[in-house]
Amino acid sequence: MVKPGSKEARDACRQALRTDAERNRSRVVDAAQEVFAEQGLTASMAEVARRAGVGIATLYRRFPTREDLITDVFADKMSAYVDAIDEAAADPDPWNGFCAYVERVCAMQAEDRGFTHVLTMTFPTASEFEAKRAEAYRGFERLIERAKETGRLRADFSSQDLVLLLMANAGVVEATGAAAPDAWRRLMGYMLQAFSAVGAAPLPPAPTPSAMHEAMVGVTCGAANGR
Amino acid sequence: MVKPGSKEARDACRQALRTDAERNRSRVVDAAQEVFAEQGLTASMAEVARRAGVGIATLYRRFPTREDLITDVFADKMSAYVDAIDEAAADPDPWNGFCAYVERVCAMQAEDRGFTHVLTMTFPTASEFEAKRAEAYRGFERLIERAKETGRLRADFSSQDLVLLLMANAGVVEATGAAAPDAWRRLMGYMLQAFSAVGAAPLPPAPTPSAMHEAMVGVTCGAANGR
DNA sequence: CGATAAACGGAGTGTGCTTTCCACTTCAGG
DNA sequence: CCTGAAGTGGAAAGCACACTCCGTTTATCG
Repeated sequence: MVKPGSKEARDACRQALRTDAERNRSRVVDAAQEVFAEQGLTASMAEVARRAGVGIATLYRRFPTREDLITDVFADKMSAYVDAIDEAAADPDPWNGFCAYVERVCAMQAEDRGFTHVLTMTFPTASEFEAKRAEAYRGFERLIERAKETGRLRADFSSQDLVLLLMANAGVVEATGAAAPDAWRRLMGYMLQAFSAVGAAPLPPAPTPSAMHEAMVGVTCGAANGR
Repeated sequence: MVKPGSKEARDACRQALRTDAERNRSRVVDAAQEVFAEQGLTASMAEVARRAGVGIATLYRRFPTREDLITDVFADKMSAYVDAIDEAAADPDPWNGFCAYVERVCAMQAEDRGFTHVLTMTFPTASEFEAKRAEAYRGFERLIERAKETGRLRADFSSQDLVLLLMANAGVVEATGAAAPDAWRRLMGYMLQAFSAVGAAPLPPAPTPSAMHEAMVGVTCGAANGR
């Protein structure tokens, strides 16, 4: 059975496209990839079409909404986001693995202005896409568990804290841009030390999962930046 | 002598306004204050005029550029930002004072979506405004100095790290909004613990002051969000 | 009160974006 | 190679915004 929204369904769907249409489609995705990385998710659709060398209608025929385009463009990066969990879990030292994962994810944000915001938003209608996020989330909770068992990760660390860090890092990456391209490392360095059990003191409570989820839903797709 | 851009010069200038003009002017500033707090610095000028109950032309006559309006609206908050230094310096415990200052500033960001971004930008043409930023900056360096002397603040803390925190906090405040209005406290809690000398380990280098300045200049006024 | 400069508001212009529509073009199967 | 369904691109409609122009109103001062 081929469930709707699955990889196979998408491929089958693509196979039905004429070869020229398929070529244009991938040109659009490539162009959008570039444009989103440079300008963020609010880049104009016209700019994407222009860069892809196709008419604006071609873009809209394939991707009726901006969300459709975004979820297609970032499908691969979301997979990498999931895979990074396995790499981290393979590290014999759970604390090392945890740190490596956090660094990897922050680095992905720093590399791509669009992905930066994708990680702090949700796309409720893109089930395949959100499934990846959920999988990464579950994997991250396993990393947390392991790292806490060794006593290196503070006991009051919450999985919500990763989301918080992603949002904070988004702010740094956004504001520093090309002027200070490594500034995010400093933030991350501080945060990882704070996550360590060494010298841990009480903290303000973590936001609840549902509050953070609501926050991520609240960031609308058209205006990833703010507004 | 009355130097241009000084408080007296501004007042003298205002005195020259007709009373009805002066009233409209302050209505505009009040409305902009509200609108910027709610919607951020990219709110439309028309919306400000509408809320102020004045015509769009009246707004533009008084504030030819968005920057003029922003610097006027946030002049008071910038003064508060400067004054918070003195309060912090009055604390007999330098580390307490340092922490209180950081909390105060982060709280100001959380309260006002516009001010959030004002703190991570610069307005090169508004000398009076930038003078306040510079004064706060110098004061903060004194706080750092004192707190380092007691050994409670880590020796490798850089004044650039405050800017970094402001940018990170901007990201959190922006993303969480009303859904998790206290999330920023958790971030700040982590950061303050990381700033403590207790358990301090080496960090990635801090961004240079000039890089951070360039980053702050780079955030253009029209689009505080990104872009 | 009356003259006059200051101030006013809204209509108008220009831009850039999203999204739809449709006349023309191109691929693919027979 | 011919046909028609699939695909195309650009024009056009609709919208939101920044910013300007100008005929009308209003405060102020003699």
